[in-house]
Amino acid sequence: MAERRHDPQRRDRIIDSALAVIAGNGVAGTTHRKVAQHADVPLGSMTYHFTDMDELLLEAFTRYADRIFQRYSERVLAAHSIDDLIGAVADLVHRDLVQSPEDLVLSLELYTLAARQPEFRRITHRWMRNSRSALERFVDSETAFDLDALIEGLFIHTSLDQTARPRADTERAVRRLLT
Amino acid sequence: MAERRHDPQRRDRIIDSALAVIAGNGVAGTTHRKVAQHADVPLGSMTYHFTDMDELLLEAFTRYADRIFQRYSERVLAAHSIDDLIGAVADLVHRDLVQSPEDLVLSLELYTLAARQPEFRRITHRWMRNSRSALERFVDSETAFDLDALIEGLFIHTSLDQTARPRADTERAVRRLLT
DNA sequence: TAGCTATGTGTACGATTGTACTTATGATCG
DNA sequence: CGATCATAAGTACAATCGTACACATAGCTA
Repeated sequence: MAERRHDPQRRDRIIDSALAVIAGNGVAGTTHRKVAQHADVPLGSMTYHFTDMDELLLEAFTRYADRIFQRYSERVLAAHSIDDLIGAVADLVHRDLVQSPEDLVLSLELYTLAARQPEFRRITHRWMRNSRSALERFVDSETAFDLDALIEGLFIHTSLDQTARPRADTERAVRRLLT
Repeated sequence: MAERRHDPQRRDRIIDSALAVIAGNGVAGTTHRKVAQHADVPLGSMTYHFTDMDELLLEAFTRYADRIFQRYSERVLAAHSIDDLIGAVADLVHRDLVQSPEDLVLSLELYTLAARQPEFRRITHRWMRNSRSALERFVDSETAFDLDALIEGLFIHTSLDQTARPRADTERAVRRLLT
């Protein structure tokens, strides 16, 4: 038998590896074996730390949503005026999101799961609620919903479209919505 | 051997069955056998009519995108004024899209594939281009991009959120964006 | 320190899958 | 009307998967 390792953060590493494998292969192409290999862990560890594939996916996407929201709220809460907010949104759409295509894949994979399974919808629920309440420091709750939706749509369409969308266009659109 | 059937539209039926199975089980849970069963067709027919699982998915989502765009453009092109357009968009978000949760699942599954595979991105490309050019009957192309993105975001967030979003809010948001 | 428990490791197994392949048959057209 | 070929049907097979399980060992606690 190979050398046994003391590895206290193994569970954490498996979760991060799961996100990496999902980003590369999609949920459909994610297997215990691929995640185990990426985490440099024997197959047996998978069933020890996670009873289910679903449990692994659930924890992975929970971590992902928290991570993305943190970046989101950092940008948004750093603003001190509506003009700042418009710039922050443009940063989100044109800098953060586009720079890492991984995030597009992972977000869409999560939405796809959420559309069919209530457990995952709880993750997106919390995510959306958090995002909106960050925006509500600047606008009323109805407008926060609209703005969050616009950011979502711009993110997806800008990422999928691939043709460089001018940042000024995004700023103009956000400004209009906030009027 | 069972009775042989003359079945000229079998290929078509398989494609529609694929969409039904995807809506119910996701792309990840879609197998040749499930699609064959739904289409009431022997397993052998799958590899005869489609060389690949990918070919089947590609044809299925191509059909789906065309179908959705047709409904979309019917709504949009029936409008004769900006006010009409605002109502048409509200219809899209609050009537068409929410009424069939299937469409949410299928759209997200398609986006998910498009995020990782260029073949599927060609489908979403064409879809978005078509949608925008319908909108360009009423607004300039930059605004068409924004509006299409807003519709997308509202569709996803309204569907996933589940809390009844007032139609008036959507109309107000669209009106702001078109100012 | 003794022993117990949490953690790590290797492997086996039944189920399911995509796909290929053989054979059969009916529609079509010269 | 007969031959040909596109289509239909059934089955086989290797690969891969999730999961279970038996066994080993290190760290903690009493």
